[in-house]
Amino acid sequence: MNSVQLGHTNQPEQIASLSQWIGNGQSAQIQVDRGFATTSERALDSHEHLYMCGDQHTHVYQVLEGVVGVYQMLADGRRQIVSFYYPGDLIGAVDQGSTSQHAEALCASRVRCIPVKTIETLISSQPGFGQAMLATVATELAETRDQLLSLGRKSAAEKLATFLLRISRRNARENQNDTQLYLPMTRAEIGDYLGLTIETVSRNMTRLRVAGIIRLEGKSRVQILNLEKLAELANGAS
Amino acid sequence: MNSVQLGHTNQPEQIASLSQWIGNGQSAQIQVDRGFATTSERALDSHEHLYMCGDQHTHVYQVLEGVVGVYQMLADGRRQIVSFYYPGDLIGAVDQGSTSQHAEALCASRVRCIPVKTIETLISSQPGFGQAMLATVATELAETRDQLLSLGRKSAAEKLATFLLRISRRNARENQNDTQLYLPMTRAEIGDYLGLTIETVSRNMTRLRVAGIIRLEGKSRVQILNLEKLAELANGAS
DNA sequence: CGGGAATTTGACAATGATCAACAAGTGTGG
DNA sequence: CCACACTTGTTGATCATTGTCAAATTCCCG
Repeated sequence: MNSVQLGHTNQPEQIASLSQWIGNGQSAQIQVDRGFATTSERALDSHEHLYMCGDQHTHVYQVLEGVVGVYQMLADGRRQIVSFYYPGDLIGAVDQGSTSQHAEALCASRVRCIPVKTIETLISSQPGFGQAMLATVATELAETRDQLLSLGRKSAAEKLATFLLRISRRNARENQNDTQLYLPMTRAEIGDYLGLTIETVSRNMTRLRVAGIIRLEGKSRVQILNLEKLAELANGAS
Repeated sequence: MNSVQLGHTNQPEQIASLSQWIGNGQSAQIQVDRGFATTSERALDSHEHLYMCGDQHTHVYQVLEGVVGVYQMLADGRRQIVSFYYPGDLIGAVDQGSTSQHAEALCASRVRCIPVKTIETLISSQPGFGQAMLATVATELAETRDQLLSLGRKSAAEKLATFLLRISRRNARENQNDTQLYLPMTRAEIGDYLGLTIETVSRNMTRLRVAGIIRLEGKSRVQILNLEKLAELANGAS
């Protein structure tokens, strides 16, 4: 099980994953040199911020429970969510100095806080750790590039299908049910992730439901009925 | 001078830059351990591919001359250019296994080819090299996230202004003229970068010209007449 | 069960895409 | 060096997708 590996669309990981060092969320300690560094844990209410734009980058966070969204804003309030982080994911692995993003819990969440100092120590003391970090960031970059393709060139329906498929694949990677999706974020947040309005997200959700591709179970649960068709849609098979 | 540093929008670099190891394009050698590894050079015609989707990731490339575009495609031909690489920039620093992108010279270009083997050696032998790589990738991720905001939430005019401003800032960073921009790529390529059509790019270019913000000098040169106004536009001051 | 927030649905408007024609560069061969 | 062909860019007219505004509905939680 690969708790910190983000969705890499094309190839399996080839380097030992970060979880080898920082664990997968069970322990409150990280192995550093031959000792351990203690990390703290923090609970976040729904919509509580983990950090804000301009904050000093003092910690790296590992999501233990819930979902955290990282976003950027324009002066007039328009918002772009850059990434959703699920349990196991590492937030802020590579930021330097002060951050230009905001990070907000999208539902009640828990994170482990790892001081950047500890990360730096690990990088210089554990030979493979830096490479694992590099691999993690590489994966994050690959995901972000995929998202660029979605935002720049896909229709609303395709964007939504791509989004659902991404969650599904993530579940598969984590050995969870890949047809039963948990979406604790609101429609507005999905919209801010896909560059759409609430209404467009809602309409296309309905369209997928009517087409028999998904079933909506409450507001934050989606069951995929036809994964194949969803994948076709996501990649532009009209 | 910081030849491999990509555009970081917010803070100055804090770690020694990669150019310390791989140079800034003058030398054909890279310092490895106490010796040197030879790198090869490759000339590319306009629109020649450096690599294609599915190719094994054998080299990292440093642009020496020209501009290289990295892009992804959908089955039906829609294209999203993920990044433009100018002289000094490093391409494919973090890809693993086989790439899911294409890289194409947008004008006659020259690149230096560094075997991944050499990169790996550098990472394990030179203490700071891995961190410099991490910083490079972090910068690239930050740029890609900015582009997400553009694609997801900005209007066509704002996207174009943001794009021009990015080139301008890059020039400033490289100690070049920040009001005299060289855009060797076609309108179609700018469109594929911004998620717009040729026509929309052209129309908004005209609009900027009519508003007295830029002057067009031929097809691949733009002079910025009002940098301040351009910056306002880029960030949504209607 | 009730109240408030989130979502869905509908009508209409606007931004950007598409289709089409034209203009301006660019390169080539006579 | 010029003429012609071809590619690239510009401009115009129309259309479609998605955004905006408004109302109704559903969901959730106490």
